[in-house]
Amino acid sequence: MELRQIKYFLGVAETLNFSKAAINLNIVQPALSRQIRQLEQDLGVVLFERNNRNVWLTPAGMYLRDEMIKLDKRFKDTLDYALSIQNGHVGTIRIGYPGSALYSILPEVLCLLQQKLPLLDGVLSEMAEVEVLETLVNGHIDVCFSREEMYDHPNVCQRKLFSEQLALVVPEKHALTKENFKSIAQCRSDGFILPYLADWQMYRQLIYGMFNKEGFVPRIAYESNFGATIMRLVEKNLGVSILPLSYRMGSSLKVRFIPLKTQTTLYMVWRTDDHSPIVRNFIDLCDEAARGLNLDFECG
Amino acid sequence: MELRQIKYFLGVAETLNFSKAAINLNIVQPALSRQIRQLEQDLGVVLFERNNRNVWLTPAGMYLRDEMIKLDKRFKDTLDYALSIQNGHVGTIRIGYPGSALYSILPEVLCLLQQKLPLLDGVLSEMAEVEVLETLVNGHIDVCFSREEMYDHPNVCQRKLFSEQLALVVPEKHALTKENFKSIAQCRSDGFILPYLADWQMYRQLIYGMFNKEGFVPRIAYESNFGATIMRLVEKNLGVSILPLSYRMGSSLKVRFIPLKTQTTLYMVWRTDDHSPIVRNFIDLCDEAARGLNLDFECG
DNA sequence: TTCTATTCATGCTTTTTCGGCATAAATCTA
DNA sequence: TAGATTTATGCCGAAAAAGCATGAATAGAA
Repeated sequence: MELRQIKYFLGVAETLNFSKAAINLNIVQPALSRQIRQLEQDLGVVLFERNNRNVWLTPAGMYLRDEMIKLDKRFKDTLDYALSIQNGHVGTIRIGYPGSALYSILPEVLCLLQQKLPLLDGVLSEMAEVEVLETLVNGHIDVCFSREEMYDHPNVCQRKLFSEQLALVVPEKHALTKENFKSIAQCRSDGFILPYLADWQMYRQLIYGMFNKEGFVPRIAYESNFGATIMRLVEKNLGVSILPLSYRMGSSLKVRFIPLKTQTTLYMVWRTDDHSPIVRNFIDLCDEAARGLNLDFECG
Repeated sequence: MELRQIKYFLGVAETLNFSKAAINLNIVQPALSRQIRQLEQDLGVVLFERNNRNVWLTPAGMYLRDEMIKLDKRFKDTLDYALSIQNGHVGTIRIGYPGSALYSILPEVLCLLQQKLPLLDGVLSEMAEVEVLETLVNGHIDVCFSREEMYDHPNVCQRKLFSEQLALVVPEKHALTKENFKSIAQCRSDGFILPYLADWQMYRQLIYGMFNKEGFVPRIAYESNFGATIMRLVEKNLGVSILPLSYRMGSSLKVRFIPLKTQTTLYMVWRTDDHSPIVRNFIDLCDEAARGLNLDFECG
C-alpha cells in the first residue's frame, strides 16, 4: 500500500467514475482500475461496489474516504511544520542582554519577532555586560546584545547593530543644562555613578577615555550595573552618570539627559559554531529592527 | 513521497545507522541511502545530519519521527476499523420482535451481542406479531423475530431458532392445576384472553387448532397483543389465556402456568436481498444464542 | 603511525512495478 | 439492434527500486 494508491482512491471516491478520475489523476483508466484493485487486496477491504456501468462506495469505503481526507490534511500540516522547524520559524531562542538594550533595540526586536516569527519563543535574560560573553560561550543563551567589540574572539561572531550618543545624566535641579554644557569637566566636582566595568571592557575605555581627554579622574560615588538604579540615585542627588541616550525613553524620573559627542555601539553576538537557522533568522530580524530604529530621541 | 520511504525513515531514525536499518528493512544499504535522500529532496527537509561515520536526527527530523509514529498508529487503527465495518462488526442493526421473544431469546442475544460485537449497536422495536413482516419488508428494521412460517415469501428468508411449549395461563385461585389438568376443554366455561390474530397467521391456526381438537369454540373475553397486559387481566380473574411458556420467566403476577403439549416455534427473519455482513453476523449470533438457550423453565 | 573495520555514498546492472495502448465485456440509450 | 459509455484484462515499454561492487572517510586498534 502506498500514498499514491490512497490518492487514487480519493480521486475515484470523489467522482465515482474510474474514467473521469483517471483523467483528473493524469493516468489512464486501466492503470487506475489496477491500482484500486491492488489497494483493495492489500487492505483486505472492498472499497467500491462496481459493475460494468456504475461505481459506488461501500460503507467501509465511505469511512476510509472520510478518515483519509482527515489524515491527509494532518499529514500535510505535519510536513509544513517540519519545514518551519528546518527554516528556523519554530522553536526557542534564548536572548541575553545588558540593561542598556532595554530601551532601544530590544522592544523593536520583540515586536518584529511576534509579527514575523510568531512560532518562535524568545526567552529573555537580562544580565550585566560583563556576564554576557561567558553566558553565551557556555551555551546558556543563544544570542546576546553587547556593547563590547570581540571581533578577535575565536568562538563568537559579532555584527554591529546601531550606534547612539552617550549622555550625561544629572538631577533635574542640577546647574548644568543642555544650553550651558560645554564639557564633562564641568562635573569635576560631582560624584559619578557608573556601572561596574572590568579592565578589559571596551566600554570602560570609552567612558574613561572621555575623562582622560578632559584631564580629570572622576570620583566614583556608587557602582551599579542597572540603569534604573543609577537613574534613581541621580534623581536623589547622589551623583551624576553617563548612560546611552536611549535610557531617556524609559525614564519618568526627575533627571536631565545632556547629549554628548561620544557614540556607543550595540552589537549582536552569537556562537561561531551555532548554525541553527533560528539564530540566523533572529540575527536578520535584529538587523531589520536596527535599520528601522528611530534614534531621534530629541523629538521623542 | 511514498509510505515506503516513511517506513524507511522510521527505520533509520530508530537505529541511526543506515547499514543496520537496511538489514532490518530487508533491503541493501545503498538502496536505503538513496530512498532517504529522495525523501529529503521531496520534503525539502533535511532529516539526518550525517558524515561518513555517524548519523543523527535534525530537529525537524526528530519532530517528523515523533509525528509519523503517531500518524502511523492512527493510520493502522483506521484500516482496522474499516475492516471491522466490512466484516459487519461495526454499525447498527434494527431488530423487530413480538413481545413473546422478550423472555426467551432476546436477552440472550443482546448479551452475546455485547460480548462478541461490542461495536454493533442494536436498536430494538417491540411490535405486534402482525406488524413484524411488513415493517421488515418496508426496510424499517433489518431483522425480526416471528412465530410465523413464511418460507414461501419471496422477499424474506427465515431460520428456525427454537421451539417451546405453549401454556395455559390461569389465575392463582383458579380450580385448574397442573395436577388435575387433562384438557383445555376444562376451560370451556372460562373467557379467553388472546392476542389479536389475523386469519392468515399460522399462530392463530395453532391456537385455534387446539380448541377444534377439543371440540369447542372459546369465548373471547378480551384481545391484547401484549403479554404483560394479558397476564394482568388473567390475574384479575377476567379470563384465562394461552401463551408461550417462557412468559413465566418475566412474571411475578399471581397467575399459574400449566404446560401444554403443543409447541410453538420462534423464527428469525431477514430480507432476502439484504447481504449486509451485519445481518449475517447477527443471524449467526441468534443461532448461537438459541443453541445455548435453557428452556427448562420448570426448574427456573 | 599504520592498518583494519565500519559506515555512508556512488556507479552500474538486474528486477520489479507502473503506466499506456488495444481491446474485451457489459450495459444503457436511441 | 447499433452505438456510446464504462470497467476489466493482456501485453509491452518505461520508470523506479533494489542489488552488487566499490570508493571514500574515519574511528579505533596494533
